[in-house]
Amino acid sequence: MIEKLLLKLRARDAVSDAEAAALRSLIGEVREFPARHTVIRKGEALDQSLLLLDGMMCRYKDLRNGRRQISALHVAGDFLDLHSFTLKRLDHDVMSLTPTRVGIAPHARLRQITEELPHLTRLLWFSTNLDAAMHREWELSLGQRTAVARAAHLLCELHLRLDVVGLARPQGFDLAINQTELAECMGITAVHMNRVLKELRELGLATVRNKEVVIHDLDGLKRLAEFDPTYLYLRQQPL
Amino acid sequence: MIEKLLLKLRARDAVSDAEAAALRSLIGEVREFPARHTVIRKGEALDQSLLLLDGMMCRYKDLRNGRRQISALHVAGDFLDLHSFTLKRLDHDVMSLTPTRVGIAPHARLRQITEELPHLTRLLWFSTNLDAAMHREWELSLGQRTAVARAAHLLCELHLRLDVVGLARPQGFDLAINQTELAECMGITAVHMNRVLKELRELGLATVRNKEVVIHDLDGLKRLAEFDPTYLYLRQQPL
DNA sequence: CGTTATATTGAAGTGCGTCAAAAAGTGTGG
DNA sequence: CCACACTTTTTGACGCACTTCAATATAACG
Repeated sequence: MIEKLLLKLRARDAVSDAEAAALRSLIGEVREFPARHTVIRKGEALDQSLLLLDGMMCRYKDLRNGRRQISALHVAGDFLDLHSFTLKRLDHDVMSLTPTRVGIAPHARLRQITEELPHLTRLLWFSTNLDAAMHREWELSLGQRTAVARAAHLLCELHLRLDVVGLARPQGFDLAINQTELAECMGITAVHMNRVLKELRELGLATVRNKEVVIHDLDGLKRLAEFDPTYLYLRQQPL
Repeated sequence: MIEKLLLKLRARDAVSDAEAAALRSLIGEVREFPARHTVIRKGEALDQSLLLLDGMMCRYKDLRNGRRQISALHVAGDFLDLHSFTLKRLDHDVMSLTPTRVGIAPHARLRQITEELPHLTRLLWFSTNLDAAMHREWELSLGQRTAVARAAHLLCELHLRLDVVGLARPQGFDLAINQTELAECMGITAVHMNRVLKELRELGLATVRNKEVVIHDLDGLKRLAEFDPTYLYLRQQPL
């Protein structure tokens, strides 16, 4: 159940058997959600955190004019809101993009971990800091990269993150989200997203299809994106 | 020395005397830096974190074309790189914007805190999560807000954050950074930043001068920015 | 009081947005 | 297996927010 979480953590630091056991016992209930279901609403009081077991989720904020910014994408093995353990409520919504399964981690048990397992505590803390590192890279994308480079960068990031948990192929990965949602990650309109994807295709770099990304030229993508995986803090880069 | 840090933390949660003492003893050396000095370079191994005591710093990433994105601004009372405690090295540079004083917190002592003071550990963890929350709000700004709204939002945020540590006036605050640096926070060029500030002035909302921000109409600024301070996680909103 | 950094303005260019419509894909029930 | 409704993708024409380049004005500073 927590295999993908372990893959993710062990790509960054050692996790002892005792710690793995603690993580296993951390998850109580498992729940399923359909695609496009709001799992956590901004502001509600929380006493548990969610571990994504399967599928893809996102976190987003929106403005009154209806424009929405996705601030993070999450894949299997990611905690969706580990930060809610210290924040108690979220400043954003959390929504499923595909059908998903999540494991529920009660804050009471997390608290126990902070009292008894300092190294594991630091690992969990690390994991929220990793989220922040990805936020920073997205800030760089949103503020300074062109839309095409931004798209290329997101594909590189997802490819690597999915690879860490065993969900990527050398030449691509499954991505069951539509162009509107991709556009909301990149701070552009769906129409422009479509043109950007067309350009990536015509450049011979990648094809983003219905529910799949096919990478034709990974090095070219990385070059266009100026992709530097340092911010993902992997011990040794996979792939 | 850690008074501003205590103000910041106590605006969010209770800090016991014992915890305050632990924080006090956390800071060993104090160092000073001139304006525009790179304090931490991306990638270097770190065994200490820095607490900003005075002045303003920023964290940034840049692209090969020279464009730079500031991903966070820091004021007195902020840890600049508490996240380096779990990350060991940073994915970005840290630079002073004004002359600054920083307190040095060795990771060894932080580690001791995680072994002995779980509540304080959670508070420090919270503090890095607060940074992430600000990153998310900036992602929203960069991706979806117009440049004017983005500027208005930054002014609202700084006004509130400075107020928490006693550095704001009802009608403004000191801000000793130039328009180029402001522009690097907002993902626009310095030329456009200048036009945006002109518009804020002409709208009667705020005047950003040399080293000072004068707020003429805080409510108007907040309305334009759609400023919702929830993401700053204050127990009760000051001001 | 000259020298350098910073702010300001103008004119022209471009990346992305907006509006609108058509094409292609997907799912459901008959 | 088709028919129909709905979602998603694709394309075109036009407009605007922001960029770029370049010059001037103003402030900061030794």
